[in-house]
Amino acid sequence: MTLSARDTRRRGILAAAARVLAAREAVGMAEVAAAAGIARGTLYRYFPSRESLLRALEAAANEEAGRRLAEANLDQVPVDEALARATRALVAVGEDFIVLLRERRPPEPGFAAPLVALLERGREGGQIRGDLPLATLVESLLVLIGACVRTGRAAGMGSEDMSSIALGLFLTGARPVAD
Amino acid sequence: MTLSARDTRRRGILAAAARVLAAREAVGMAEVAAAAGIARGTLYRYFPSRESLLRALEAAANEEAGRRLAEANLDQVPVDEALARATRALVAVGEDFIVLLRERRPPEPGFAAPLVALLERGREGGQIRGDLPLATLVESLLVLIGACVRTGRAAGMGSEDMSSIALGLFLTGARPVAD
Amino acid sequence: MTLSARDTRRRGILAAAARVLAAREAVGMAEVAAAAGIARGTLYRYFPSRESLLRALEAAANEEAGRRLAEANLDQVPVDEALARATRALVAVGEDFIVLLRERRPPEPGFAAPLVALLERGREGGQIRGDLPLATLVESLLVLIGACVRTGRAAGMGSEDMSSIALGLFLTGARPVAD
Amino acid sequence: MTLSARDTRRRGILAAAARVLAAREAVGMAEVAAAAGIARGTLYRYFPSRESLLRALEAAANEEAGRRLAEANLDQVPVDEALARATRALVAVGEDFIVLLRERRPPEPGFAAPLVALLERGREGGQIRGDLPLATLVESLLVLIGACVRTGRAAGMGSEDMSSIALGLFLTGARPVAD
DNA sequence: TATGAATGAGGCTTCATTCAT
DNA sequence: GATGAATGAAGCCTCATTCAT
Repeated sequence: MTLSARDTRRRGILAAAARVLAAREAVGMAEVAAAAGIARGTLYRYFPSRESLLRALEAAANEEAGRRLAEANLDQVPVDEALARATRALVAVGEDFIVLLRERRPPEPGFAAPLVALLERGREGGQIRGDLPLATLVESLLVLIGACVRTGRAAGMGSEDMSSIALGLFLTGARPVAD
Repeated sequence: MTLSARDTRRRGILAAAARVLAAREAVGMAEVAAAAGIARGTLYRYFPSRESLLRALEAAANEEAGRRLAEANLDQVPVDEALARATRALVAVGEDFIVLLRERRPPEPGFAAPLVALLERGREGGQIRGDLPLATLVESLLVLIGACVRTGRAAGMGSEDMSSIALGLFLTGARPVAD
Repeated sequence: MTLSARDTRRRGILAAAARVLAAREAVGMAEVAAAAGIARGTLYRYFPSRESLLRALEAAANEEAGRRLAEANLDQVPVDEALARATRALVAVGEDFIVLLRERRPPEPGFAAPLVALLERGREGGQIRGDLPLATLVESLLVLIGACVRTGRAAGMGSEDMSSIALGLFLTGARPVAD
Repeated sequence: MTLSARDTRRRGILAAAARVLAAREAVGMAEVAAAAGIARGTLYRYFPSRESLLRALEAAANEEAGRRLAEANLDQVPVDEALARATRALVAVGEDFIVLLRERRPPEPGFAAPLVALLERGREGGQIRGDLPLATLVESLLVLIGACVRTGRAAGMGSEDMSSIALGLFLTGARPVAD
């Protein structure tokens, strides 16, 4: 169950890739390699193509989010609590999530399906507006999380704050909370 | 006051460019030219570089939004009405806006400043939550509009609906409206 | 025997072309047209290709030099006098000659043959060194004329001076003249 | 003090580039790469732009000529001997010199300044005609060397012969040597 | 006929990928 | 296994040439 040195390095590369790709798009393999502190050729020993690097990034994000969502038993807790857990899970994925949001392309990344199911349940249960297309709701939650992570990170905010703000904006919007 | 044939074509090219660039990023000049029904060389007669094409797209979006926002006298109507007008203005910009949202780079496109001012006024007047960073609010409104335009367009929705949904999500979130 | 308006304009274009091509190489058809004060399309009405423009320039230079050389009866005067006449002829061609010198490519332009014959006659008659390759002699005379035209023109020198300097350098070199 | 493999190859590329550029102008990077026996992309590893290749060629020629001229102590030997040394230095630069002569552009390549100084000294000392513009003298020497290298090379001549012929033509011209 | 727009082949350059050390 | 060089496909751009007005 311990990680090999290779796996450790692989994770380091993915983290470096997420870091540079989150900041700017159009980042070449050379820059990814430089950010990871290795040579270009070595990068290809770990990820035989750019495509495979992006897929690994997606897989890592999915795995991370999936693990957290699975641990969270989304479908066994009330919708509001499940939404909070899902949001925290996606925020926790951090930079990988920012990259995924930009590089998204069909087929939809794995985190979409549980969200669709969850929001549908919310609509049926009356916790979520039923007059909006489901796709719009999902998309809105995702981009709000992205917006909060990006601006929150720039403001030195912590994960808990980002999650809470994102969920609050999604559920009740920017109106002041009636107390 | 009539448009020259050149201007007409120029607009057609910009529209075609917005269309393909909104759908996918990493679109080459060849594909833009093909989408506009012209040869690659011709595209360069109108926009001497890729950079200039993107800047023209930004300028067109800014002009369109700016014109509408100016007509709307944002700072002379109540915050809620002003937000509605601003949202409609950005939705009306349509595909150009989607492209801008993705290609955004410093300095911020021109539509940012009026929004910042408007939201700040909203915070001071108590119509907008004061406990969130202003940047997060602006970013949230922008990405929500983007999300509604993208998904709404795919669902065959009209501009008025998109605007109203985006504004509703931004202001009061995805909770069902208490009647 | 009068020139048509078309021929007049044709000559103007050639003169403009020689002017810009003498100053810099790598001049495009657009710049030639601009220098001639006409549109690009019009330039192609007179010279259907860049190649044909260059050939016309060569032909004009050849014609000009050839006419003068023919009038001069090179092979019926002493070698020294013939060399002087030939030099004056090439200098008189002026900017066209500079262009030809640069754009030269096989087959040799028409002014080469008479010069070869003349210098050969000079070698046989003892007026020209017999210990140098003929090609070197021809080339030297040509490039000396070019050098004198270029630098002389920059110094505001007249044709007679350029010719005399070029011929002097070719025949007796840069040593001070023993008086 | 030994050269790295990279430097060796770099020199090979420069030599190949000088070879093809000396023969014809308007040679593309593809042809340069082919002449050097490498792929186009590889050429760009060594010279990141066409401009940098030409500058490297100029630098190589300047370095070669400069080293030889410096070793020759031009200003510490009589003018005639100095001219002979300078001529041999430029001839030794060979094809690079031919290319420089054609691609010359401001600022003047480094070999111009020492020649100007040398010829000026010659004029003051009475070994060089004082009635010609200095620029004409410099230009004449340069183009004569170019002419002798081009035609001499085609005739299978050696460097010593080319140098001696060029210098003889420059100093005493094409008249037979009075013995 | 003169013009300016349209075209597309070709040049320069970058970058993902492969190879030899 | 790690490295840096080599490769070539593809992108951006220019320019000679053709076309429509």
